[in-house]
Amino acid sequence: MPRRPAGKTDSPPSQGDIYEQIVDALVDQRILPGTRLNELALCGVFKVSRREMEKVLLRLSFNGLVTLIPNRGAFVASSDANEARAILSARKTVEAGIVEAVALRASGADFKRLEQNIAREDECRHAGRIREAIKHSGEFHILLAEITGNPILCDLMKQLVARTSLVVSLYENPNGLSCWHGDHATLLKHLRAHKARPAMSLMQRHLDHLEESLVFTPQADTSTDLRTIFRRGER
Amino acid sequence: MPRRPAGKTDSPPSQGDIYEQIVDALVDQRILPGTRLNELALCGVFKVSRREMEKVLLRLSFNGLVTLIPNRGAFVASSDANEARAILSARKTVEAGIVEAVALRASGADFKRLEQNIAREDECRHAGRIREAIKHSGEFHILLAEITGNPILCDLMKQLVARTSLVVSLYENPNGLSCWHGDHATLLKHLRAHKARPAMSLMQRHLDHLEESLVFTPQADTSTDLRTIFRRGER
DNA sequence: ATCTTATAAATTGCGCGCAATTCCAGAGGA
DNA sequence: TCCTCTGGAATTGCGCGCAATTTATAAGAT
Repeated sequence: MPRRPAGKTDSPPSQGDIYEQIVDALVDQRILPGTRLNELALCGVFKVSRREMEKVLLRLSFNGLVTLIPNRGAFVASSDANEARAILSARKTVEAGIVEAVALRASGADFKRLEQNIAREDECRHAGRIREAIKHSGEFHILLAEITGNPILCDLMKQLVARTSLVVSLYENPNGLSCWHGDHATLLKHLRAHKARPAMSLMQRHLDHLEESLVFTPQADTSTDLRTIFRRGER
Repeated sequence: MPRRPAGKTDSPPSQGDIYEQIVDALVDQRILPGTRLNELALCGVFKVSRREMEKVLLRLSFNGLVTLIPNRGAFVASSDANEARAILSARKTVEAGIVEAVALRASGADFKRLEQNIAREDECRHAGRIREAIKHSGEFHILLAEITGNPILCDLMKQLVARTSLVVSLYENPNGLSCWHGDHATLLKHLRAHKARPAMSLMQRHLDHLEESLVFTPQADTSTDLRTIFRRGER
């Protein structure tokens, strides 16, 4: 009876669902680094027990998205400059390989998916919905990982993209030029032509630009209400 | 046999210590895939509470080293052929990048560490302590990740090496030639000469050989549990 | 003997609630 | 106004122990 797998009812969500919802909130920058994640509040939001929420928070902390401080609770990870650079550096290392694999083995359907993603991102950007555009921009990189057909790389990229989001919201340049708009499209062109080497170096530059656009002078921001972020059934 | 650096002998080990000890046991192949990890037994061994052990098992499962089956407990992950290939494939992708970085940026002290590792492995192998040799062989790859100076890549490689150990103990060819002995030494030579490209392709071949040495025909199963083979009792 | 069925033991999942710690507001003092 | 102290509220850490489920064991049937 309590089985309702695909339903949109507000039945208690599974552990994985909660994890993904929180990750989504992180990549959408609806929760900023340093935000305290009150356990009971989250339990109330997702209608689960403390124990279950604890597991989710543990998983988030294992993946570097949340920092657990003894007796103080869970906080959205706010990386220092070193860690931020390590995240970007890891992406350069991993994504070069991913791009190479995609350039060598991608099919027409894969290109179509990438194309659609780029279209959606442009659409959002032109409509001024920048946050949505950023989200699609991140999904582009996850798409590349998916196209390799390797679920391990896929999970890894989801993690790295999420951490990148946190880093960006911490250190992004307020006068953000975000000038690397066309990179995804250019990359897709190279992939279509199976030009692995140019695609790889473009990805490298792409991430270099992202890193260069950051200014490692932290700014403070803490005000966040969890209940307004996760819009669920009220009262 | 210092299990813990400068610590009280039998003081309750921390979460991370337990995690690493179990991972060590996995890479040493002292625990085989499919083995059931009895929670209370582990609590007794490590002198910790069930709750703490639960966290360790959760972390192991998040990292793909252990499978948690509801109401049945924790089992050392036994990958199927697909997952095994995904692990090796992920390693090819990641380690190519790592090797490139090392070739470009490694110093003399780094080369010394690699050299010592190779020496230790050879020593063990010639002394017939093959298990120890295998362990050092895995550590070589982790060393490479450490030399990049990127802790994220380092953790990732620890995880991938551990999963590889599980895969190897599942699918290794009984007539194991393990013929790729000299690869590490040759790789080091390339790294010393800053020859990134040859080093990368050698690493690729190295992992290809490892994969080819595996036999994915369901042999005498180490899976202690028949139910995981014949999918009965689901739902 | 082998396969079922029944019963007991073992094990896991998890809510409850307390102790320890931290957070916070408000009083008092400089 | 700005610290410092302080007592109570809020929050986290975690042991305890029961209920649900599975596993092991023994008895019975064919």
